[in-house]
Amino acid sequence: MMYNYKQIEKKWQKYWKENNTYVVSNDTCLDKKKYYMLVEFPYPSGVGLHVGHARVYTASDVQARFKRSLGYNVLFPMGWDAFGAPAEQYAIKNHIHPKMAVLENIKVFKGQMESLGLSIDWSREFSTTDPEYYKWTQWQFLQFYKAGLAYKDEKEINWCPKCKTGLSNEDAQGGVCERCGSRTEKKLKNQWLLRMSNYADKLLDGLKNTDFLDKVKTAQVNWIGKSEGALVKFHLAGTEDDLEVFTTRCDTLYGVTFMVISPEHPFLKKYLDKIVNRNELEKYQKEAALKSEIERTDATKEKTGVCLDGLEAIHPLTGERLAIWVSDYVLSSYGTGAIMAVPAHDERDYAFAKKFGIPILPVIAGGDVLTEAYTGDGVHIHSSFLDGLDKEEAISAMLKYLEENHIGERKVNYRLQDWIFSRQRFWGEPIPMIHCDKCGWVEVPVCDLPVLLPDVSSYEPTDDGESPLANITDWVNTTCPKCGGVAKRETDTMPNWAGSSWYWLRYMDPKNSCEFASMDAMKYWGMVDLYDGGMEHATRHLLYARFWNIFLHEQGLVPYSEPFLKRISHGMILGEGGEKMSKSRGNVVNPNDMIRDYGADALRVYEMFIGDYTKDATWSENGLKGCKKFLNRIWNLQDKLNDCCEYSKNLENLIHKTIKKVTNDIETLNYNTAVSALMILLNEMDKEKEISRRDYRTILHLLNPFAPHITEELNEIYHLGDEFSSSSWPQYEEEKTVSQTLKIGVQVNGKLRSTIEVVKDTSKDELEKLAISEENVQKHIEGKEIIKIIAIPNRIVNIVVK
RNA sequence: GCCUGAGUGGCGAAAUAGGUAGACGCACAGGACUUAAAAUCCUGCGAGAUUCAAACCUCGUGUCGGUUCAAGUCCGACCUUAGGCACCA
Repeated sequence: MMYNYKQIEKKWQKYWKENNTYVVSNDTCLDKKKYYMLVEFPYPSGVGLHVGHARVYTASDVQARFKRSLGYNVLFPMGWDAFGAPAEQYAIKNHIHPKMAVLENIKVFKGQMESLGLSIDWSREFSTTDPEYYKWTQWQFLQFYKAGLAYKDEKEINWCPKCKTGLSNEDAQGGVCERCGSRTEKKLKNQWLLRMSNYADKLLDGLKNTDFLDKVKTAQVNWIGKSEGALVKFHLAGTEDDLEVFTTRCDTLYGVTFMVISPEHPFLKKYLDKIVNRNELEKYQKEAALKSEIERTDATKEKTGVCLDGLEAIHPLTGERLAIWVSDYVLSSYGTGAIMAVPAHDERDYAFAKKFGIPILPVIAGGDVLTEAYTGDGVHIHSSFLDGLDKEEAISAMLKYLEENHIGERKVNYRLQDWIFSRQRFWGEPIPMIHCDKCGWVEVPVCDLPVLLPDVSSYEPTDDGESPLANITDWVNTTCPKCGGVAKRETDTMPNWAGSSWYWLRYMDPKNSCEFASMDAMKYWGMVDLYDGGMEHATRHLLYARFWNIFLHEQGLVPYSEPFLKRISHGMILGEGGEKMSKSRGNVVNPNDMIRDYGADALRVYEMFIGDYTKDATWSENGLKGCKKFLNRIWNLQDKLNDCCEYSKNLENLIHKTIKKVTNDIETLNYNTAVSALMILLNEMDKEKEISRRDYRTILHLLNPFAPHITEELNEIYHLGDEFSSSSWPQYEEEKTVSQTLKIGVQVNGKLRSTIEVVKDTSKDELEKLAISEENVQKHIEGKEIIKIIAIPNRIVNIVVK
């Protein structure tokens, strides 16, 4: 008999909704421990969920159902991250307001999630585009501003010519727009920034208090890019200024033969009148500005540069005059935008010196400087007081000397930069600031929050690099909250990452209209226990969110510094051909179709069975069919049901084993082996003529987190016990997980020659006797000398012969 | 170039502490049921040699070496591959 999955799944989904089965309270009086299961909320695009999303939400749901069954008060919420370019583009294309586009898309997404049977507490749902939500995003921005961490600055930013907006460094990795793939340009623009670089060390230190996957931690550490070294001052001849450089190898100071500064270095403007070859310089600067980030950072391309005529630096130790070169291999965004060049021991400096015929002076013994830059670590030479010292000794001796003589100081440098927080888009949170000619930048008073987006019909990006909001004069023109004079609103909006930088806090107290979340609620739910998301967010969302939370904690606004205890990242689902699923490839599998043809339970079981959850997996509809078959067999097991309320003798041992295995596997996210353990148990039950009510109840319970509908249905039909959604997880007895008899292998010289069946804990001596008496073993030891016998009870026997 | 992982049948994958490699599933083949197909059930399924058939034997977890009674697992070198960082001073 086939089971009617369509009707059963609909029935239980309706039942859960009507009974608020998965609505959770912040009740601190409950005698339950809390568990916060968070999964990255989706961006509700026009295309709906695909089976990759379904895998992630199912895994989180399995975890939530499991933890609930273990007695935890589980927070498993869902919301929508709906600001940003895709919604805006979708709206422009379909000639509707982004607000409406978002509503439409959310409806589709939510419907899909509901048909998967997820145990989400929908009473806590919100979208980052809800004014009641972004009011608090704006409020939090003002806290950054008050703390001096939000500032407006003329900055060279990453500009996407296609999207017509500025991007953060994180969104323009490798000089490519994350959204559309265009090459980004450098553009000087007045931007809002958040001082994230001040938090570099805190972001590094905080990792110690988390249990993130190693590769996630490494990605963050690399992105922050801490390097320890020294700041060294080279006097600029004939001026009051010093040219400052950052170096990690101040021990090679005696090897410096020239200086290099970036084409954007401020001294070039300041001392332009001193520079004789001005025309040559300006030509070079123009060329550099036109180059894309990719071209500029291509390490394989030949070095270019201009030697300044009229400006020289003075070596702080030797007093020698050093030529200053301008070259785009020095980046204005890292360190001081200037370097001391040590061609003998740095590949790049070497290549540059070679090309322009600059002297190369070795200061570390051991390399052949004529053929290549020396990178080994011999002792120092030609270096005065450093001669004979090794790298570590020389660095500390030089640091001491620099500091004592005020030539330089220890300095830690970071790759991490301030967060470019302005976007020239319509569909984002307006930055709640007002500019008044008299008072300067003035905050929007809290009572006027949220600053709402205007309801207009045209919100397409402008060509001049200004936000679309700038054209809406009614909205822009306002009065200064301070002096009451005429003033203008900030027209830039926040990046998409703003709304996702605190959303997990809002779930704790989503209806609060006085605060973003009450301290009590935040204390109750604490840190997110398990946060599941994609690897693509390891350096962006995860860094922004941690920065935001650390800041709020410093302001006394949240109880914990780190927001997430454990971060895991799931793999993708690839199309049947092993390629990434995409609309253009036409290999996207829609979960709706799979649910229609096989049922939500089958889809869920298959998604969990497909392979290691943290790795990519290739979709196979045949695999899904196999899981459907498994559920059919679970359904048909009812025909074997007897009246007995204890475990069947033949199955008891395996049942205890399976409870243990499934429990541990869900805990450690090894969902695929948990499912296989259930398949093994089913196979054994199927071999029996009858199974007991307890046998059935237990396998159904273990399967419930994976296939909640069919299991609740069977449990109800046969009155096997309470609903699984309110039952405690089955217990196993350790001693009953061990078999009384077992088969162990017998090897001769490490090769398997036979197996013997013995009772558990058979002694060493007995094992040896049994092993030797095996016929095939005899054949292999006949006429040979037994050197020794290794017999390990319950494991193996190995006979070593010569 | 540097930093992480990962390489196991035709395929997706298993293998707590070194202890019977390939569990579980898919695909495939043979059989049962059926007028037939689908569904379902049963059997087989790493490669090779041998055999009527089987037992048995040899080889086998990316490559080469090592440690050990015993290596997918530990150690060393290398190859391939995925991801992160990268003219970062």
